[in-house]
Amino acid sequence: MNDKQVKEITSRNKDFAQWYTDVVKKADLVDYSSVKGSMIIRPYGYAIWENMQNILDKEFKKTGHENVQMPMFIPESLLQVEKDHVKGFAPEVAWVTHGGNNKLEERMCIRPTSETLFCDHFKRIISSYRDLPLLYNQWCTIVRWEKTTRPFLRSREILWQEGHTMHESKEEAMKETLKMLKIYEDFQKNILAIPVFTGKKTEKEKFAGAEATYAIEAMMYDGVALQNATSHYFGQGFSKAFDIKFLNKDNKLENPYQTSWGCTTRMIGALVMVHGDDRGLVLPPRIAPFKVIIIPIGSDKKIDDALKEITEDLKDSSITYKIDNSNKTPGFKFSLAEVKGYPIRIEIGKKDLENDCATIVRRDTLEKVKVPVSEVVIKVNELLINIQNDMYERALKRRNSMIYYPDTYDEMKNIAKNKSGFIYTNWCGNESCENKIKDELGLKSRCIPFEEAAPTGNKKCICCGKKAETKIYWAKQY
RNA sequence: CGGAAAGUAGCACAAUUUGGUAGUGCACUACGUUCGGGACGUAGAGGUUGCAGGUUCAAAUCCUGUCUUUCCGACCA
Repeated sequence: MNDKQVKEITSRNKDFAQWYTDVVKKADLVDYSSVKGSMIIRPYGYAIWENMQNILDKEFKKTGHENVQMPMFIPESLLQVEKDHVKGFAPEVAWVTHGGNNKLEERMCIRPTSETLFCDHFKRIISSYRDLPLLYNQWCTIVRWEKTTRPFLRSREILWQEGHTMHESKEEAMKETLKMLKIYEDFQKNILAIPVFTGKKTEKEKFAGAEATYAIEAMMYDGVALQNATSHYFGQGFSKAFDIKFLNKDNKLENPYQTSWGCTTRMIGALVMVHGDDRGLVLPPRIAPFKVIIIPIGSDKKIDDALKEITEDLKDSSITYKIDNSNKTPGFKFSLAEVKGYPIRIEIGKKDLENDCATIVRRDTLEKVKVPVSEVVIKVNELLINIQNDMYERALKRRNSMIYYPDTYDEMKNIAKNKSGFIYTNWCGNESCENKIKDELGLKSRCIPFEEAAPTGNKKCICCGKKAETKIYWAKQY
């Protein structure tokens, strides 16, 4: 391997944080702005987000949701209606205090999330069980005044999607909460090729104002956890606080049951950190803005003809592609294609064309094959499927190899100190143990998985030794 | 928000120690030759040294403040 190829990207194993920063910049996903924590998502990065949007939005619509657009300002009094909610978010909201030169009567925050706005609206439009369920979603930006910021992983201005729904029964709302979580889970696995754990958050980690929070937990290449999506069950907490009522089938006034769920451009960060390598980004075919990059080597009629034939075939198969026609040398173009993570590269040059062939290279393994020009698209279609599957399998294997199952606290301590990854243990369910593990080991609870959550082995809490209630994942997090 | 480091052309850096009016490589533009793993020639363009004050005859250089970035902690999607 030639060292020149990676001269601008720090090695992943040498300095993972720096590697991440290098990749998001060099792959043209993002640029910094002059405001801390407000990043510029460049066309290539935004195209990934657009694909995410398109795929998820279809799923949301399929399950009956409608898109709306709410205001971005929340009057202070509105934010304060639900006590736990304001307590959770007040420390990190941005305030607008002036309109032009005049001080506002009441300051307003820029939405850190829109529960309060939706509730304020729902109160006015819900009066009967016939108005339910109300299934809304919005794509928007929110602001949370984070202290430390990193592109995609933690910014102050966050591009996301937030679903807000109202239901006439607890069962229906809970079903909705889990249904949306499942959509996120499937999306991560099938589209992003990211293996995830889904489960319930602890009381300590749940959303401010929620009765229960469920999350999608992914492991990055370095073993650190990233929460990739959440779905909350609110019960009647907000609807009571906001006095939202509907007349049920028995002609009785009742507060509706509520959910909210969301995911952000952080998922782009996850893509980078799960699949990327020392050469740059590696995108799973199903989310890549361009599935194929074509690199003509030299130019003559034969090359042009082959190029034309291949691009026509790609179009017929609806495979997105890009042609690198710049006057760079082939080596330069190969490296650039690798930094940008196009799943497949097609090289068209005279050497291969003597045998009527083109060279196809997969980004994930860098394997090269020569195939006849007329069969290029058949091969591409086959490879796209293989790449998608292989990327998931590789990520799954790596993740599973970084999960530890200690029986004693000392063992856990040792793992936390020397290894990175997830730690799966019995837990008593008490916040005191959760706090102790956080303080002493630097690990936070990730989630209580839906499956296999019953305590195993001695059935005692890893931390206090008392009777365990459940199994739980612990990890360092981004 | 604490601790450390950095900001000079799009990028990487030099000139800062010892104040004297900004340079190199890559990238960029035009033309030509090239093209299978980061090409070459010729010509050219690009800077009030992050910003704001201060010291000085003179500031990229010294001082103060501020903003931004990176890394490490604490806090959080």
